[in-house]
Amino acid sequence: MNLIDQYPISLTNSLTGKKEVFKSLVPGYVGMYVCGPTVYNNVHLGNTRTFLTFDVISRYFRFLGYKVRYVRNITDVGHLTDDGDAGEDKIGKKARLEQLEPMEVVKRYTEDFHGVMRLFNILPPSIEPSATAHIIEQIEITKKLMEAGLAYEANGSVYFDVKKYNQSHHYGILSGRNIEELMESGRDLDSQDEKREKIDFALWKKASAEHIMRWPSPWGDGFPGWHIECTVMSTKYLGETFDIHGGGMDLKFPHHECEIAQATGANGKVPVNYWLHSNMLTVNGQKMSKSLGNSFLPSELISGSHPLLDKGYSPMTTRFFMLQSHYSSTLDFSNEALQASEKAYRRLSTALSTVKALSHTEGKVDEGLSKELNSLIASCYQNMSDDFNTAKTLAVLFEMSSRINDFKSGNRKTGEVNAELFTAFQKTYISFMEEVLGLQEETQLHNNALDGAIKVLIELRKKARTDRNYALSDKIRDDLKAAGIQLKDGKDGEMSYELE
RNA sequence: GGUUCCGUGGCCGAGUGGCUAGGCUGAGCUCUGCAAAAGCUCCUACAGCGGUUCGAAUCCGCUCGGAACCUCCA
Repeated sequence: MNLIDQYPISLTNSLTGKKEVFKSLVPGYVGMYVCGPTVYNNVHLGNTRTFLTFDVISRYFRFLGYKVRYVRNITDVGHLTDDGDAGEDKIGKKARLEQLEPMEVVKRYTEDFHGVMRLFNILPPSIEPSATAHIIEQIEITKKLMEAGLAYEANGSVYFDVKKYNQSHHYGILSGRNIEELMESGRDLDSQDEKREKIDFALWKKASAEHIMRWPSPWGDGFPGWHIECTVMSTKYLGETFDIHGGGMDLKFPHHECEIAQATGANGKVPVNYWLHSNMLTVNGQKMSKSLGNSFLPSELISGSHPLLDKGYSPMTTRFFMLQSHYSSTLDFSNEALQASEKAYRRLSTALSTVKALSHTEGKVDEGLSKELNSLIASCYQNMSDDFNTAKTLAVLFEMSSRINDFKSGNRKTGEVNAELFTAFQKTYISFMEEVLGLQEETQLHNNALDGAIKVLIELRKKARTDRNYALSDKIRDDLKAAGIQLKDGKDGEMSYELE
């Protein structure tokens, strides 16, 4: 039996609000689209959480044996800072402020984004299409929607007719909103507005004279609307209906709602079977966002240079911290929580290097331990298959760490389980840590000269101990500790050290 | 105002009808010359008030408190 059938994945589908058993359109294959960043600024830690979530999800699908096509776009087209006509082109604005070409802005922040992804060990998607490379397709689908009577032109711009769409479909199916309420609440249509209803949204916008990013179209020079790029790129690379669409919770409405309307209107098919939304990273209970001024850049987190931070935290500590909560819950950021994560993660990381070094020797098999290890192995899969519950999976890995430490210290002998089970246990721990959760051992800054010097001191201390000169041996240990080096005496008289 | 979600032990966080995760902190024990590390044990909670049920942190209602979305946002 293969892993896909052995551990069927259930996931919370935002479209139905229920946990459902995942069934892919084509057996063994998964098509997943995730809304990527708008590259006019550095990505912050909150953004990173979303990409981490879908990184782990795609990793787990692959781990079970699915062939995954993971598409994550780059939004580089220069949408407006405001949805109305008053807004300014984000990328154009940044370009003016920094005196750069818009594509220099795009390049700079795309590079920054990729750097952050590498830092947190977030794997690249299979395809990373950019909106500016799909202008023709965006114009084509806009034409198609006009032909279908679901879009109208007004003064060089084209808008999606939500009311019309709602006559034959359900606008609001994803976010649970109803069209009447939407038309009543919110901002009023101002007199300048060309839209028939304020809930209508732009498929194509006419470019004002000073707008830098612009392309020719049947309606004159302009640029595509915010939502259409995702519809175009997901359809192009994954088909008119695909398995999973993901993104941050804050994109659910209106962005994803509009995507559903456009795609359904244009292709006559439900575009997505499962919608997944990852929740927000909060700071003191409030959403981390640029506008609130409570966002940190990953670089500020690592160096500890942000005023809200007591000290710096490593990328893997941060990754671990985020995986300790479920992706569908908000996660509150605090120094205390990060400090706890730092210690906890060190424990896992140490067990990881320990388990790699363990080997099996035959002995008398213990039924109780065998049963426990078998059950721990199965739990890893079961917890990940249960809506990608990384928090529960980590809890299992901690229990496995205790057993690993037992083997290392000799509390339990590896021979208490048979060789096959021992290897499975080893492989499960290593692969869930590294492949599924993407947690790597953090390589300490090993420096050959330093390592050599410490070894010399260790030899001196060994000599002092055999001479029962504990005053000297303790001094060596204490002084090294003060310098940030912790010596650990092993059972067999060997010593190891750890940099703090 | 509308829509939706949340409120778990000293702290962070899983859990969504019975079997009461895990981590961090604190206390104790074992090992150790002493430490560190490790192993074991303990401190055991579900905002409040009602209701449903043999049984509720988990379902329903109300109250209080917090958040997200309704405007760009991961």
